[in-house]
Amino acid sequence: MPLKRLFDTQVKATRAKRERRKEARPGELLQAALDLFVEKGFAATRSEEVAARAGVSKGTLFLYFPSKEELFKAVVRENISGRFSQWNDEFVQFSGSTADMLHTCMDIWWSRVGDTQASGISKLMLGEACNFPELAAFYRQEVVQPGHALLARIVQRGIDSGEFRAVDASQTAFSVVASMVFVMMQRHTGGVCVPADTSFDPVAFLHHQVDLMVRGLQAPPTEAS
Amino acid sequence: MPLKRLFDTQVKATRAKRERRKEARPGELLQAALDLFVEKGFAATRSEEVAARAGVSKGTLFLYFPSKEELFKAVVRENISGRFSQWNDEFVQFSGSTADMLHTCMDIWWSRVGDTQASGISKLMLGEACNFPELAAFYRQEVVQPGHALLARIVQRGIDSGEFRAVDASQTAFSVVASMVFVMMQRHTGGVCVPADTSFDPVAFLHHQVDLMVRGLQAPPTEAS
Amino acid sequence: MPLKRLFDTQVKATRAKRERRKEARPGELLQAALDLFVEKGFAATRSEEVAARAGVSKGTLFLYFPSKEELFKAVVRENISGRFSQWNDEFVQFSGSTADMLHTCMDIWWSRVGDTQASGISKLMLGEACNFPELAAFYRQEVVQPGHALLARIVQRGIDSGEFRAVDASQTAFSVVASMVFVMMQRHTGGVCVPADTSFDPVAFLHHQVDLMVRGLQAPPTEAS
Amino acid sequence: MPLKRLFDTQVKATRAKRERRKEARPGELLQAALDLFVEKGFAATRSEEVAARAGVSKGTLFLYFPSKEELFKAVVRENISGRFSQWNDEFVQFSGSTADMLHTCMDIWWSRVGDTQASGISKLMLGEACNFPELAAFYRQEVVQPGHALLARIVQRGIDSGEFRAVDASQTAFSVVASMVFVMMQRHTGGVCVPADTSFDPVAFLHHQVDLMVRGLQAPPTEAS
DNA sequence: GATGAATGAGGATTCATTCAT
DNA sequence: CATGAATGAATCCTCATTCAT
Repeated sequence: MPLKRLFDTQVKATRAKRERRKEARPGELLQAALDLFVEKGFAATRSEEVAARAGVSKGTLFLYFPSKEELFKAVVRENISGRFSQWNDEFVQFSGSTADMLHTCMDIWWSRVGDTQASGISKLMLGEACNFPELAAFYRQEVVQPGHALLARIVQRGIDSGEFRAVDASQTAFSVVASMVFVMMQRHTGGVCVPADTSFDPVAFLHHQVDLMVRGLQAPPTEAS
Repeated sequence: MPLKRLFDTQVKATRAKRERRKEARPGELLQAALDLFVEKGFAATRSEEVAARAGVSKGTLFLYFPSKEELFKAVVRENISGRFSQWNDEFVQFSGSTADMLHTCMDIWWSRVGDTQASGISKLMLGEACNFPELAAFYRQEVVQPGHALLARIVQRGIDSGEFRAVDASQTAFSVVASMVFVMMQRHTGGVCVPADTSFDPVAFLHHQVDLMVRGLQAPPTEAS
Repeated sequence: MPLKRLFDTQVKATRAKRERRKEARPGELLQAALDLFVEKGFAATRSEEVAARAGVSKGTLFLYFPSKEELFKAVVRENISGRFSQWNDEFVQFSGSTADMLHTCMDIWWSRVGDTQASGISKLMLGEACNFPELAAFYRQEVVQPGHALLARIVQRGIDSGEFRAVDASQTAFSVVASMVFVMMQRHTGGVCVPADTSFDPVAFLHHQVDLMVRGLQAPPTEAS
Repeated sequence: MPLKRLFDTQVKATRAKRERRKEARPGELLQAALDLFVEKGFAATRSEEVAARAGVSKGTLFLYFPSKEELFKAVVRENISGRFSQWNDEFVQFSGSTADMLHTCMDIWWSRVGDTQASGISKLMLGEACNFPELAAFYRQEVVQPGHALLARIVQRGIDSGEFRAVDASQTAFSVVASMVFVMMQRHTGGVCVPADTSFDPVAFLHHQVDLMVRGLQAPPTEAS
């Protein structure tokens, strides 16, 4: 094989590998950034660290994201995509009691969000909302709105079926959200939300909350019966 | 008027203006710091800004608070922890039902903390806890611990009086805290916690929450058995 | 006694006391400054500390000395005054051998300078000479010159009496000075001049030095004897 | 020339300039720091000045040295401690008399340290030791300890060979150090250690000192006994 | 004269961002 | 495209000095 061919081949191979990596780059960077932002917050995460964790150099990071702020936005956007439609479908088909549905809802949330880095993003979002208003708006629309709608729908189902009293479903949905927010905060602040000498089991808490809520919602025993 | 009196008065007058300012300084600085911390977060608030807003120079700030972290601690003490004992006292004397007590508790919290910049401090703390572990520990000890204890005590009172079922008082206290956290977050993130098209009335929410909780806690009717 | 008289008396008494103190002020400040400069060096000594140690307020210090630099100069000038003439006289009358004279010289230096804050001033002077050239010139003239002359005279006495070889008396005087400088440095630097695991006894060192020097200076045994 | 060779060469050429600069940086910075520390002292030298003199920006300095103190340590290592082992080796091989060895020692010290900015560092250290205890400890360990050990070894060699009386080698080593300290002080204080009207030749002084010392150390003639 | 509250220039250090290679 | 050396704006904190009282 002539030298030129060989060289060309090498170059191609090199380029091919590079391009494969190149396409993966943004994703690797976003993942690294996600990890670090969740772990240390926006301000405390250094650009260089993100690059290092993604296995590239500082300069490369800025090749893909024009600034740290844009990187942050990209991280949030990337990780906030709506898994709600899928989620919603699961609930549409649910056939048990609404009380069970709420417990199931918490379990699913915990396994898919709460116990995941995804909860870190939400916590981060809440922390930095003031500094990134457009991002906050985006989050509100993509996460908060559908989430709240889903929960309100569940509560409404309970009302419609006679399991629950006729309460304000939207207001009640916030009760569920509040529990989630509390758990996320607790998890991603090193436990500041709970006294140092008190243990906190998120799953137990979530079910305690649902239990309390369900009892509170259940229609009072009809006198006649 | 005897000469001595006159002399004394003059001395007092002479020192008065200065000292009045000196005594007012810490308060002015704390207020400025509170405003800015709540508005921009701890890390993003520059010491000099705090000084400027209090109408003094950079150096003066450090005359009263040895460091930015100590300033923050002082803000927390001034606005939150300092109020617990007084708060606690009010509840010790409370003579109504525990359900009423919880409603009152929310009202008081709302008027003294939630509807105040003090709630911004708590939100802030949650946002920056990871980056300032020492402050977090301080907050946990000075605010979270006594706050949680106070709420747990109220729940326990309900159990002891037979108003409530025998639940885990500590766990249940978190329900109340979660509501407060939710409200604080909503308030200090420009409303991200609630869908854009949905109105949110914090006071209504808090009472809705207490109402739900109280119903959920109330001992089931004993007659049937 | 009428009030006015009484008051006047008080005022006078107050004034008297004040004036007495006032006259003492510069001295007290200089003493405080001496202590601190010797202990911590020029840069590390804070003006306020000097004032505090002298029992006055920061402002008062600047009433007597226009700046920290001027204070330093005053301290050096104050503490460097020539005790050399007196010293010289003592030696003129000395009747023993020159070897003894050198040993005595060291003893006197040690008790009057080396073991005193006065040595701190010299050490300070050497450290800050570049930053205070005029002061250095003053020191050179008031301390170094007469000191060196005194020592050279002693060596010359030994030569003249035949105790010592005919060496360069001036050069040899530096040998003595070098020992003193070494001791001062060791004493006022926390011992940097000597390995950490080695003990250093200044007096023993000084006499060891003189002993070595004297032996080195002694005229070689005249062959004839 | 094969293509590969050519390509390699280009790559080398491409990186050459950058890397040459990068490799030169620490040296340039150390030189700048040495100059400035010697000229103005440690505390009075601003980091930015060092950078400026080395022709780089403030930030670059901290790219190579994590703090001003570490920079100082590096300067000491580069200019003093780093040279001891080499120095020591030279003496191990020395075959002449110990008297000659001491004279040689002074010559070497003078040419490598005394007549160099390295002596400025030592002088500096003595001036600032109190304020930077950590640096002082470092210097003591890295410079004073090995230096003193080296000198004591030389003296001991003379004793062992019968050239010198049986004196305390450690104590005697200080005699040599004292001479060096004196010379350094004289050199780096604008000459304060010597009267203004007296000339001072460091080399002559050093040899005068060694001469005196050697004579003082030489074993007394044994014939008489 | 004294006081001590207030000042603000100054200095070490960090880190997002740029750009020559 | 990728790199990583270089930059310099930004920020906390200190302390000599001033000046209203």
